[in-house]
Amino acid sequence: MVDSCNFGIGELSRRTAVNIETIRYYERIGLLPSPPRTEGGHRLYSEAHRKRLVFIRRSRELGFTIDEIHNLLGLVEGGYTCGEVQAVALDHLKHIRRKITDLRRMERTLADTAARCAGGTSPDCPIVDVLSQELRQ
Amino acid sequence: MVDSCNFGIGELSRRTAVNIETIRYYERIGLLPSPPRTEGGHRLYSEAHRKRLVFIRRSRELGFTIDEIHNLLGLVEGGYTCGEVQAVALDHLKHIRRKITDLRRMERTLADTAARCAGGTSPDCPIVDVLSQELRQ
DNA sequence: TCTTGTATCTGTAGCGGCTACAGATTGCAT
DNA sequence: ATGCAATCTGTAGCCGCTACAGATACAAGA
Repeated sequence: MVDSCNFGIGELSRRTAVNIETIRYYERIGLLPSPPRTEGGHRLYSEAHRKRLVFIRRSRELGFTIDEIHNLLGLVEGGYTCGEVQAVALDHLKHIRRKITDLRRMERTLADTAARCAGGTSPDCPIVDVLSQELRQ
Repeated sequence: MVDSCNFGIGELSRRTAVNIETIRYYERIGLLPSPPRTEGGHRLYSEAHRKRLVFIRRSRELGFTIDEIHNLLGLVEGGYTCGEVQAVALDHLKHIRRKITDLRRMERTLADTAARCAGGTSPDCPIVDVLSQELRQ
């Protein structure tokens, strides 16, 4: 990762679609390694950095937390097995599915209730009723 | 809301299943009105406070943001029409549906990819491949 | 070489929606 | 009077960024 560091943070940002501030943030929290610098102190990145950042971005797009990405990168760096990676992914999948379940419950309640609204200028509203309800006392 | 303020914050917390710290937080941000106090400075709540807090908790359970709840409470306090409330709810519904769509896309990608994993001790992993990919260049 | 304009630097604070302390005070029962 | 629980205020932390301010560095043109 030392050789052929030949572009700056702006270029890296453009080529990965990751915000400059976010790149520096990832470095600060140890997700992206500190790159070499110019004499003046500007960061210089290589292809390897770019690839790692793309990995991070893709993982974020798939909803992995920073901690999970840390794990994944650790595995990828240090000779992983498919089983190990799969375990992280399946665990994350559980989280996602729980969130979907929660959101779908919200959606159903809201959609059903809003459908019962007369709308317009009526001074009564089923939605207000639902929000005022305490469900399980 | 001044009369018959006859229970403390612990009691309110128990009766609404809202954390004590959260109750004070809601007061601080102006979601729950500042209640009267004892001589020593302890908060004293009434039925009206409890109802309002239940409304807030229900709204949070349905995913409304604090800002949206502010709006809803404003409407409810000041003579709402069904149409106004419905508008807030339908807008929120859109947000929820967008989140569900996003999560489902994550779920599908992850589930599909994990299904292609050989698992075990194989040193190759389709998940790593997917995470390394830049989708739309 | 000098200047201009952009890029980058560090450090800090803010977002939302809480949660978790520390350290002081109050309330109530014995 | 005493002991202990409840409550008080104020501040800092969580996540994953984002947005400044104010100081430098760099690259291109005159």
